[in-house]
Amino acid sequence: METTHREDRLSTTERRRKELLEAAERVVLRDGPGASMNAIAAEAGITKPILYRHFGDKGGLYRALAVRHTDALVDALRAALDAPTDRRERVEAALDTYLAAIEARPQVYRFLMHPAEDPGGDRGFDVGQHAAPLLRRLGEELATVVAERIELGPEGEERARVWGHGIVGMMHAAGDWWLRERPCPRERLVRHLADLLWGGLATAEDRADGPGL
Amino acid sequence: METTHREDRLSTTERRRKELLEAAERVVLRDGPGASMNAIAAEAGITKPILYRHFGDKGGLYRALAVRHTDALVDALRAALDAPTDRRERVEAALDTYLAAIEARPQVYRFLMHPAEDPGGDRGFDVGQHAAPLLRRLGEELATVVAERIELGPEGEERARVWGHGIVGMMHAAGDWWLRERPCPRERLVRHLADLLWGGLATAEDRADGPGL
DNA sequence: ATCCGATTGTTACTAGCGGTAACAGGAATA
DNA sequence: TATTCCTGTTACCGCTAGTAACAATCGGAT
Repeated sequence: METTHREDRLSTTERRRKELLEAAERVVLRDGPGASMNAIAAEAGITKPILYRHFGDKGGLYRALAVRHTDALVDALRAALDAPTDRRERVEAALDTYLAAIEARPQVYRFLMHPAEDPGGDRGFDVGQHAAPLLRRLGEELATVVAERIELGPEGEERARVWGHGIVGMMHAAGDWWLRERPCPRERLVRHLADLLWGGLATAEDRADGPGL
Repeated sequence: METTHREDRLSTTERRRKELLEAAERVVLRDGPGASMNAIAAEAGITKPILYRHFGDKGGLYRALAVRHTDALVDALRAALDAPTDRRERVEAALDTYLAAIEARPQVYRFLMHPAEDPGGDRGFDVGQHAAPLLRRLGEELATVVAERIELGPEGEERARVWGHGIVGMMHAAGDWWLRERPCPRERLVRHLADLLWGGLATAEDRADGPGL
């Protein structure tokens, strides 16, 4: 039958696709971001054109690889933000979730965060929501959560989006720095960041011995 | 005399270096990040090997180009943070300074922020403080300012660095998003970010119509 | 005047990248 | 059996960063 035939074919190509993605992930894990298409093809035991038939271009492979982890991370973050505890605890849980993820797989995280933008710049980029790099997607997700749950008055939508992207950027930059320097355990980083979000900068005292003000 | 001879030589090579940097800046302005060494050499009216004699590799040219703008931006930020006003106003002034800078020259800013990391990864990177990408340098600078001026109790050093990198990341991510979408005038973005730092997330009310909590 | 050394510049090349065209074999369908 | 589709290959293109080797030029020392 045509239907059965088609389904079989689809399933096999999808299985192949999954195998290729797993090979790609292994290479990225080993070589970090900037892993070459040649290396990925070799790891999968095939040659380049097959990769291009499956994913179009390197960006396509990147996107396919990205959605997997991004989806998982976004789910985990949403779960943390849905817990039935007070807001501070939920924020700390979300921060910890993110930091634990990047701590567990720094290579993958670097690959996702610094996707080495295309030199041409005139690419199609037809893929919709998922094409956006992880940071922007996280920012938008957090913005919707904030907008859904918190009353922000007039300009609330706008404020929620600024805050969403701002908080994600804070999380990212602090996590990036922390991963490189490892100056303290994760829980303390989480507490410092939550303190910052809780207005620590506004309420702290001036230093007596410091300059001017 | 030897001395005069040497000084002359230094001054001429330094003048050349400056010319080359200006040509590079023109190309980056025109072509965005990922401008090729060939294009830069052509713009300067010379060929590649000269560029490499002056700057070692592309990273060296990037660094040389980066310190100029970074120094200027850091100076402007320090000036904003040194104003004799209250803390909130100084923070808003700093945010506005940064956002005005990236608004005025988005191409340069993109080049500085997303330096297209070297594929090899095993480079020397002997250059010290200035080699660090702009974001990390800004984070460290802000950390020292915070540590100097604000009393943060025990773990104060650590907390200052976390906050420095976190705030810079927030500024960067929000600015990046804002540059792309332009959802509001700059002053409103500044206010939203300052509100976030002033504990807006902690003090806002839950939404009545929102889910659970 | 002449030679020397350092500096500026060139051409021509390597190795590797992303990406593609053209072709070779195998399995199902008519 | 002949057709068609899919999988896989080799061999290439144009581009990049980076380098080796050679030519020209200019200032100073003999």
